[in-house]
Amino acid sequence: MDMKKIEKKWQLLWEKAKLNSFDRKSDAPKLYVLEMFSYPSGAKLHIGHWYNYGPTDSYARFKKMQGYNVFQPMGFDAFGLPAENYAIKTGVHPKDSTEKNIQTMEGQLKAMGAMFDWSAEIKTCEESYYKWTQWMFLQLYKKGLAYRKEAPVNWCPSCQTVLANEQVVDGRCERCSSEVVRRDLTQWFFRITAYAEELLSGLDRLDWPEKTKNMQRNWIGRSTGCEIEFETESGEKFRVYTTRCDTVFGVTYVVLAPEHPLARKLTTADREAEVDAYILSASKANEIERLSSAREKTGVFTGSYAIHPLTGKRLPIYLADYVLASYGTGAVMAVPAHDERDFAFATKYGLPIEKVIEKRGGETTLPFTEDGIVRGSLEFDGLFGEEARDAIAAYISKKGKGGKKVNYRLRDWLVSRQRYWGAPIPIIHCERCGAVPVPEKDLPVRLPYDVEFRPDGKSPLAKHEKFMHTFCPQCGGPALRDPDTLDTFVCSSWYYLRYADANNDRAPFDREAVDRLLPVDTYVGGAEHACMHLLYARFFTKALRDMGYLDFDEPFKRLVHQGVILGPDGNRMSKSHGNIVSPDEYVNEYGADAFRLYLMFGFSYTEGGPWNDDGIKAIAKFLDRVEKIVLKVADYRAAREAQPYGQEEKALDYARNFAIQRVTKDMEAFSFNTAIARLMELLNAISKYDGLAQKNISLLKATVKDFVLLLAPCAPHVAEELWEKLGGKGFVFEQKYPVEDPAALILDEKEYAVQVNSKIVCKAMFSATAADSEIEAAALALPAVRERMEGKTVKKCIVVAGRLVNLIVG
RNA sequence: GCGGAUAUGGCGGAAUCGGCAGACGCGACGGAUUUAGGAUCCGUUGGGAAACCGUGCAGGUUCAAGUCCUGUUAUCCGCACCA
Repeated sequence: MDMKKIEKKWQLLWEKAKLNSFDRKSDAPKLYVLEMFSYPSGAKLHIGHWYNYGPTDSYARFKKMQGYNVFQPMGFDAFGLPAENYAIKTGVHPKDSTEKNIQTMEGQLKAMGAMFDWSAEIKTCEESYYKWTQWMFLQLYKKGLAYRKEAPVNWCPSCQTVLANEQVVDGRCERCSSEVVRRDLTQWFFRITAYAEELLSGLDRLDWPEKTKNMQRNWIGRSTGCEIEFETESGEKFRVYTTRCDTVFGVTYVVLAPEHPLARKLTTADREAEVDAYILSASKANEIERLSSAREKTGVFTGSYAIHPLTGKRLPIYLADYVLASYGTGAVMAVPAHDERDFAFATKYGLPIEKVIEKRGGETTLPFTEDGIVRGSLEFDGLFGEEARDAIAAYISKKGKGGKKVNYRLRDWLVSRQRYWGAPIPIIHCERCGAVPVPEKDLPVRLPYDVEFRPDGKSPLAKHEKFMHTFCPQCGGPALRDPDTLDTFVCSSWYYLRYADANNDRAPFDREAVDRLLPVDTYVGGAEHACMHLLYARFFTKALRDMGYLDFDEPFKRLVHQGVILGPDGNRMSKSHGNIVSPDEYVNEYGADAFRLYLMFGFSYTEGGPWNDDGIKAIAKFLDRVEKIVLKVADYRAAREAQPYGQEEKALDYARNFAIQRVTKDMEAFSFNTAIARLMELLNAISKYDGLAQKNISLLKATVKDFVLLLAPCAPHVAEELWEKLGGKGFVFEQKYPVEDPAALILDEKEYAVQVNSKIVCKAMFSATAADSEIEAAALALPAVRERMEGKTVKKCIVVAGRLVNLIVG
């Protein structure tokens, strides 16, 4: 088969027949199958793209043949750092390199033969898209979900930009591995924390990998504890957050984060120099140092004291950077006897350690951090764990000193980026009116082309006079634009909605169009997005719902993560390993179908694994066999006379229906490797039957026809060609996916494993309709059983229908 | 440290509810065809001479365990001073 030729041929015919497009007029149930869109940082599709898109397209085609009206769009996540970094290195403008990459990738994606609905294509870097990304920002702003504040941010000195927490890996920049430092900047945030509770509880109802849901749960990090108010001797009030209020009588000092608003205020004159030095050094400490839990705790005494709200005891107030300003209240009560960190700190600085919890039925060695029996705590003595916490929290609350409180580790999402290649933030800063949103009618705020994007610590746009200078929409006075761009994750937080109405120029999408297609039924992409894209997209959906633009709570009903294809050496593919396998040469040599089929067959889809050349040769051989046998059977003259139907025919029909049943199940479950294995079995059965002298031509032809239909989603071009050769009407993808005939799957006899005392002694065929007692009797009559029965009686007999019979004798 | 996952032949990987471990394929071996090689086709292929032994390791439950329970090791992934 000339693969090149037939690929071109069918791709053209499919396009002409609009076979790949969602049918907006159809009454068939919709099915939105979505792959995470491509990031055009490299010039070409890599194996990862293929592995994501190829098998998933087979799933989509399978569903289409099952009668669903499938929508499978594709687009490009085109803004972002890599294009800009590439530009800085080579001088090629990000717009030019991105557009060129997209063009190449579009060609390659089309050559895959996937049924992407290109009429809904989107590119996030185009005005027609980012106009609405900016619109999203304005809606969030209106809703109070976008706000500005000065905050310590992760700053990459090499990329010269702020990074989201998620983009910091081991204290280093995810992209360039430079050490990340902290820096104070005024930045835009999205209030994702407002949805913390719903983002957490919503997970329970999602058909997502458990692992991913758990990662989101941990990331959101709900914790139930207690806030307690302390007052200083000078009358200042501050609160601490604790999950262990049962240890409150063991507090011997309190600690504020160095960034705490009261830090300097509480510092006494004699301590000022030391405290200032400490605050400065803490702000300089880079993430690596701060993150290391093995690092020795440091801190400084402020000179002030707080009053214990329950005992009135005098407690020294320290600053220490083991307390995080951004979590809880930025202050903690220290209980060295029952917290490892406090214990280490107290030991180092010679602070008192007071035991107030005892281990139940055992020796208490400090620090003792498990639940235990409360001691030395007034009327609460004797209470245990949760019971003690409830009682003490109630007491604190009654005294007006705080009470139970839920906290989340999730932080608000920092979306400002001091970079060029992104959607400009649609805000105008006016000296008189402050931050003023750009009126919607003025969108988009265009990203200028002629910009100096080489980094110098400032936003590239800040240096573009024409861009920056504008007028305040409120007072009309001269004003400046916000020089920052939006994190690219903002663009990808709503693209699945835009697909539904990609060419709308009056709104981001039509409510009706979205209602028709959303939510996404099956979403397929890499697991690396668990706590970023997948969380942000959920947040957007919920926020848009609350603004009345949508009517559903979750964007992605079912989520599947494909695994990672490693290099042949078992390492992740990378330039430095020199183990990159390019799809192109294989697609050239074996064809797009063989390449896709190998990806489906050679790996467990969600696991991935090392690439292996031999596997693809085996698949090419399989396709050759398929072609040969299909063409051979197609040439048989249809029989006029009655056809034989005996054991052999029954076996073939069984194989055929068994394959239909199993392939259907496996395709649904993304278990592509076993689906292909079942196809191979059916091919073997067909081939074996074809070798017989006497055969039932009608049955053989019908079986081959079903085979081609089953194969079609996995090898679309080959199947379409064979379908034509078989004389099939229309496209193979207009056919109904075969449905098994249950009658053909009922066998007269089944093979049983016969066990005596749980050891297999032989195998035997028993009637499928036989009662347990009949099987027991038949088993007892077997020579292999009788041999082992001499002088013994059956004590128990276990029959597992269709599988085994186990005789317990003694 | 916390959370999650994985561990099965020479290799990739299969095994519904606990029910014949190793489907399917690769590789290897043998045969047919061929001057030869390649390609193709047909067999055999977990180990062991056998009894038997075999799903990381040690126990346990069960008529029966890759699957359930307890402990343990290794690898991978995520989080990491979150009070």
